[in-house]
Amino acid sequence: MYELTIALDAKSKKPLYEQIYDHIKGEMLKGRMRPGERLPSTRVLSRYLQVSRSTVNLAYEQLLAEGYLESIPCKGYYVSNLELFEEVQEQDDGSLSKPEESRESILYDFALNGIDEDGFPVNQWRKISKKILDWEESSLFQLGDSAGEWGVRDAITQYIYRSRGVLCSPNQIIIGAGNDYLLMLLHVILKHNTVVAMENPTYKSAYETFQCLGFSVKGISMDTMGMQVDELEQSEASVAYVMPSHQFPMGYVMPVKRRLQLLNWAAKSENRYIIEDDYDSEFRYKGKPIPALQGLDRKDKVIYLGTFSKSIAPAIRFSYMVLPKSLKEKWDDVKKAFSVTISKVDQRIMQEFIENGTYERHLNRMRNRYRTKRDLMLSCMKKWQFPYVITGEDAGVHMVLHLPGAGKEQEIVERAGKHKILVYGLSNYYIRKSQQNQETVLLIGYATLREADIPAAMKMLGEVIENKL
Amino acid sequence: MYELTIALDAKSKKPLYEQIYDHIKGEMLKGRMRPGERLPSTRVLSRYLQVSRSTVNLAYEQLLAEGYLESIPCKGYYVSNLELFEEVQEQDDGSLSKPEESRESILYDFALNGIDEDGFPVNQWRKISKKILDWEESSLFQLGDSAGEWGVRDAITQYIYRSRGVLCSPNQIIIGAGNDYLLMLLHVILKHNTVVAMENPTYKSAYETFQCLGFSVKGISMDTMGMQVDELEQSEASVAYVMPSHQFPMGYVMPVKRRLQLLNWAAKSENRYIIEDDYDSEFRYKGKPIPALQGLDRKDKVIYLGTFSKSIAPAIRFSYMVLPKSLKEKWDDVKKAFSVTISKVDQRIMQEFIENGTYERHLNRMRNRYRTKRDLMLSCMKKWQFPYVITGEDAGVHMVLHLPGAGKEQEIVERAGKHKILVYGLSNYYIRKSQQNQETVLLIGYATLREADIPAAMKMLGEVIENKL
DNA sequence: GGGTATTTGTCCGTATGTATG
DNA sequence: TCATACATACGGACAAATACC
Repeated sequence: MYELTIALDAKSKKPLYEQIYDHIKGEMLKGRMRPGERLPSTRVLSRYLQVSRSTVNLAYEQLLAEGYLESIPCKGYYVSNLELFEEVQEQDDGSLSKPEESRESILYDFALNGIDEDGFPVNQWRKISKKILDWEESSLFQLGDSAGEWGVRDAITQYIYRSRGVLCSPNQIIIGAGNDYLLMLLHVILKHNTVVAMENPTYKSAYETFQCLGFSVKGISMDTMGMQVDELEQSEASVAYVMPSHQFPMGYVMPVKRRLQLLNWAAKSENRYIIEDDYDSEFRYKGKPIPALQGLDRKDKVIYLGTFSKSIAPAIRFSYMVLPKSLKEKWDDVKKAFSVTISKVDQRIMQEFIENGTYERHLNRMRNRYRTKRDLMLSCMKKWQFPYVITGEDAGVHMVLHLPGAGKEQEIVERAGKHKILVYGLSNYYIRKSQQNQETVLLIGYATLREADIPAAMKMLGEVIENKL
Repeated sequence: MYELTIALDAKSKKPLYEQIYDHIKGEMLKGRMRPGERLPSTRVLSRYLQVSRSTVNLAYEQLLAEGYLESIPCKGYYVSNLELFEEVQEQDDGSLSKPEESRESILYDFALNGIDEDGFPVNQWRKISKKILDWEESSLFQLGDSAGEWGVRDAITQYIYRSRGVLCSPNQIIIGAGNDYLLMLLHVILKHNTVVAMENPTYKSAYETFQCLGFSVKGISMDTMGMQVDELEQSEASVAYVMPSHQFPMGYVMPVKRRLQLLNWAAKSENRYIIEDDYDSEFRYKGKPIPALQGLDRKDKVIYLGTFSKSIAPAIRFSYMVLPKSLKEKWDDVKKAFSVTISKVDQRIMQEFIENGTYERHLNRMRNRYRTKRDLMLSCMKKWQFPYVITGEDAGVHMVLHLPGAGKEQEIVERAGKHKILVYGLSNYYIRKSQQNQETVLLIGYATLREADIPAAMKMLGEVIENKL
């Protein structure tokens, strides 16, 4: 049932039916039409090309006579199965063929940003999805608010208030397909040439996004409480991007004292803002919950970022941003130029997911799952005979492994690679190499590792570190 | 089953159970917990807050005693149904309540960018959607390629080759949630400070997107063949944004001659590019199809933009962009900073939709639907007794109505508004008012109008124009 | 799962322009 | 000049297969 765009020239000496005939034959010889493929019906093609049906008929008849096509009455015309086509397959630079999966056989991957493979709540998702598609009327299919539908924004508002102490109105919420997209919007809202301060080391992907967008980025040193506000004060940065709930990659939780210092910093100038990426706040295994920075803010200074991609599935593109009221006004100025990046169906599914409690139940399940893995990992390490220090193990889905006296980071990572183990060094996450760590520090994630594999994986990792394998 | 984020202070003089009690009571009085809602179980909450279960128990018991809570053994604690809560609903600035639907009773809307209400192929979409969710394994739920999954990109490649003569490899395709998002990416790829030339009048929403992104935009005059290349040559623009298949709002189809002139212009400098927005190319009722500009391009100069949002449903956010090979390389440099904005499920649905021919069948149905409305509209106008000229009626979902001798555009639009008819004047679509049209020109869309309403709507429109109502 | 509307290849009659005798 | 034949292009009618509800 394909349409074929054929540039027909009525004035040409070549008759119309022959132009059609030539074009189709050419396509077949170039391998662009595969054996068995159905051609458009004479009616459809004739209407499309604005010619008579018999003109198309004539072309088809001829191809039929020559054996290029086969006709099945009342069904359609099909491309014949001639071997000839196989040989002429387009091969110019191989760019048309699917790239090979470069899935070399990795044994264990201590990935930092994956999620538990079986973690996706397939059945619930499917159920809600079907319900939405069955019940919802056609209003689903008209473009809605640029910030997202009111319903899902309301659901998110209530959810983040309950679970994170974020206080806002649904009007301050903008949803979008991924944090990077929301940062793009932020770039537009904050206008250009903004200097952003980031913790160093930091989430490299956000750093790259800022860079590509044309922000200028300053790395600020950290202590165990998080970004050092003194250094921040010294820099010309007007926006500070922080992860108070679980800093990536260090795993520090920012204590209330530092949070208040940060808020004070922001309050000192009108155009200062804090971007709070509430990274991995869903997964916390020890210590009392600290409400989000946003909830402490009295001066309308915090831009809050959250996502469902990490807690549900990365392939579900769904993030949200809470704007302070002052920026909300700027958003209203530009919102007409952008439209929401999440389909209405997905918005409705997510709304339902949150409202009927499935989401929180899912979070509880995942938290237990991750906690089990974390505990297992920690107990496995107790068997190690060499000195090590663990930090950042009380939240998120990875921990930080300090290795005083062990070899160089890069060497350990490479040794691990040789044994088909993927493990990640801290160095990669520094913004400027000069500020880099001198220690040997590995980041070991357990999100994607299977529970059953952890003992063996940790044993091997220990041996790799000791270089005893 | 909610999580309650409560900032507990162990050092406070107030006992822990009282802090919990106060917080919950406060929440209820603020109307944030609604009657009948279930509270977290004592076990869950105690684990979450890292306190003993009896502490939570104590707090709950007290609330129970005071009648705020009800307890159902073996089920949980529930918020009591006290009328008191209703009255204290958060009302600060009304910003928490859902905004009223400002759907004043419009009689007829000659909207330009809507789609036929019944046009969405609900059943097919649902069917495919269920199939995907039932069959697909968990790989659906891992983050994929930033440009989109190879499968859809391949399907799109084949589709646009067949139907539009666009020749490319799937590697040149980037999918994204809406044209505006793709323009954002383009802004990153093209680097900053690019001058963009647009047809004048043009698609205002794209204009605003360019502006917000920080492009500087030049409006270039048009004749009936489209953008005037002489004027383009004079401007410093390095990128030309055009809609050759059906210019919005004028409805012109750019003839081959002008297309070649444009390509020549682009070929003259290395950093010149043409953005071809293949607007409304799906809907063409007369005249032979002209392949896309991209297909004529031999110098790697055309960035091709297409979307499914217009042809399927605006709430489905799905657009695609074909990069010339030179820009593809720049994309490879920045792609790590951005992730795809369309969920994998939606990508798979769309792939299936295209591959099994449902999409093209859907297009045929829509085209017939729109054609019927168009013909009806044209025949209705024959009854008009005043002079008028129609242009741009052979494609898209609107036509251009020139009204020599009629009153001022603005007045007609306002008169129509008084009779609850929405009709749109051409003037709104000019970039600079100075270059504006002197004529009285209305744009009348038929996408959202119901067929049965068209005769009455056209009769009224005629009377409004003549000011005889 | 069964009934109906639509789509399909096929067949056929017609119109127009051109070349031939 | 006229008659004939042929190539090209157009569109209606029919029965079977298919899609849709």
